[in-house]
Amino acid sequence: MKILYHPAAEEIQLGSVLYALSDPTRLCLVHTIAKQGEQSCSTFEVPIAKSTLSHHIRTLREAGIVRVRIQGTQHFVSLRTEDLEVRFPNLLSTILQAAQNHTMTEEL
Amino acid sequence: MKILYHPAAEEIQLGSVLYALSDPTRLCLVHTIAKQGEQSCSTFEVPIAKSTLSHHIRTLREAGIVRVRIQGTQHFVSLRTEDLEVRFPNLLSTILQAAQNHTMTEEL
DNA sequence: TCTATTGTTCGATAACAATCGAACTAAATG
DNA sequence: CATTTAGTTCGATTGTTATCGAACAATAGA
Repeated sequence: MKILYHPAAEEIQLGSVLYALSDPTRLCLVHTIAKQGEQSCSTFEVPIAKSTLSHHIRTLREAGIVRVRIQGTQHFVSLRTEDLEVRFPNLLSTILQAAQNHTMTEEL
Repeated sequence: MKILYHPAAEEIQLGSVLYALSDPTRLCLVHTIAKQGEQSCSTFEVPIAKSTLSHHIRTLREAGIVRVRIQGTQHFVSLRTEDLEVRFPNLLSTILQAAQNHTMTEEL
């Protein structure tokens, strides 16, 4: 079984987090997870190839934004809310609030 | 005299803001302006060519993060704190707080 | 008017990123 | 064991970006 790399909470870099969330597709994924909780990759409703989705999930994981848990053939993705809160207080919630009010109501 | 494009407050895009701030050089510039207030481009102490600095300032300006005011031969750069606060409450301060505690004390 | 000063723009380069489809891997299930 | 399901990885393509130096533009000052 594959072991997936996750940065430790204290290794999470601000630049990587901001970069990961600057992509509309990834922000949409994060927004969806924030609303609906942990879910497997196959349940995301985004109009992209599965290899591209895999790439985006990986970017989010390596940035420290999501945790990926393997169960059978499925990969369950959840937000690292507490880790991010400790490292960068209010950052995630503030960005999600901003996304809620603007980005998500217009595009994607 | 050149007229510089600035997006209106309500046109500022979250993705563009996050992207602009994900670059370490640009985050450093914004952090400096936040600490020291408006200043001209020539006062930034960053180890890059002036054409590169010009490019970064432009990226920040077009993202809606800074306002550039021309006075003589100098370009004075300031944060669009209020505009950003209205559009994305707490976003800038939260990111700057995160940068203060981590990024800026380690690198650059 | 000549010369600094300040910054932009241009052209080139090198690195990186988003995207896709095809091939692959691993687990569950018939 | 064969098949389906769920994702990853690879190779290719296309586009973007960070960087530099050189040339340019505009203003201020001698």
